[in-house]
Amino acid sequence: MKISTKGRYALRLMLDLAEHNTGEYISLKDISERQNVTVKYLEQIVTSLTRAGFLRSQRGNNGGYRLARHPSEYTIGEILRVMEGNLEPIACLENYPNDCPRAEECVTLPFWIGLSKVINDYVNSYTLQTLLDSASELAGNTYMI
Amino acid sequence: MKISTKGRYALRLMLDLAEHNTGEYISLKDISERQNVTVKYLEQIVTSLTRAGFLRSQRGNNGGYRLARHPSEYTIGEILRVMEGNLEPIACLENYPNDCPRAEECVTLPFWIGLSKVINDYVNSYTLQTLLDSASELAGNTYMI
DNA sequence: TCAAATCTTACCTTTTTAGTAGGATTACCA
DNA sequence: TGGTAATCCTACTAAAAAGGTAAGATTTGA
Repeated sequence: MKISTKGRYALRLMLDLAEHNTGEYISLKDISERQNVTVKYLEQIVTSLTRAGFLRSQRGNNGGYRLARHPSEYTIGEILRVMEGNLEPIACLENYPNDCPRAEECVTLPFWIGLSKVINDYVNSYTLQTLLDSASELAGNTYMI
Repeated sequence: MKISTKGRYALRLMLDLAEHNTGEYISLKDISERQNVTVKYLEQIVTSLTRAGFLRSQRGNNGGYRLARHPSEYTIGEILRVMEGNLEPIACLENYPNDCPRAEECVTLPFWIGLSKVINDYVNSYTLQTLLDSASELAGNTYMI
């Protein structure tokens, strides 16, 4: 019942890009240094995010990545689902409703459906912007003397 | 982000024992036939549940297992946590608060703590009895003509 | 044309998952 | 008192997933 490192790092990468969301392309080298994750591993992660249409990339010298949309237009749920495939707590729910013959009589199925709902509702209720805002509150920068 | 088969089967095993909660000891052979899980695999599962004090066992001929408490006194959360170790969505939270030096400044930590809370609150809000009751409603036995 | 970046494909090691196998021990019961 | 049906205990194993690493091709700005 764990989110993989790819999911966690993807979230940090997206937040990093959101923090530096100037329209410029940010290199993986920069992100790697700030987030302490190797460029090679980040490459795997951005491949998924770019294919999902979440990032724009620029090859060549001074290339890099930037967000395709505004930070408020990404839910944390969709970012995690790109990396994890889905956030269903059991395999039965991955392509529900499916052909399981026990579904009608399955006592535990409604319970698992409910668990899936609280998880997905929660992660869908946060956006990159939400987390950025709570971050600046955390740092208290706004009110520092 | 998946509950293992051990967690899922443990829940079905506990529900099976709750349905046949007459005070008699129920053999794994019976449970195996009803739940379609091998006796050998069930043995592994009951070992954990017995050591956790959730089951009483009786060895020898006509032996088996029964619940140690009333079905209303088991939350689904505690059953799953025995089998899974814990239900934390990321490793950082397994022994939180811990020594992570980034905790203070970690933007994502409060988000993960919130996710852990909705998951654990949900699974703690159901008991074996709750599921049994919804099962009999599902079957509609009470009101059948 | 060089350097710095992305892109692509392949590979590898470790851990976890999902079991299976064999036999020892216990206790009811005829 | 001996057979049988159950739990108990220790080990093993195959497959899949997790968590990366490696090498090099391609692109592009300066």
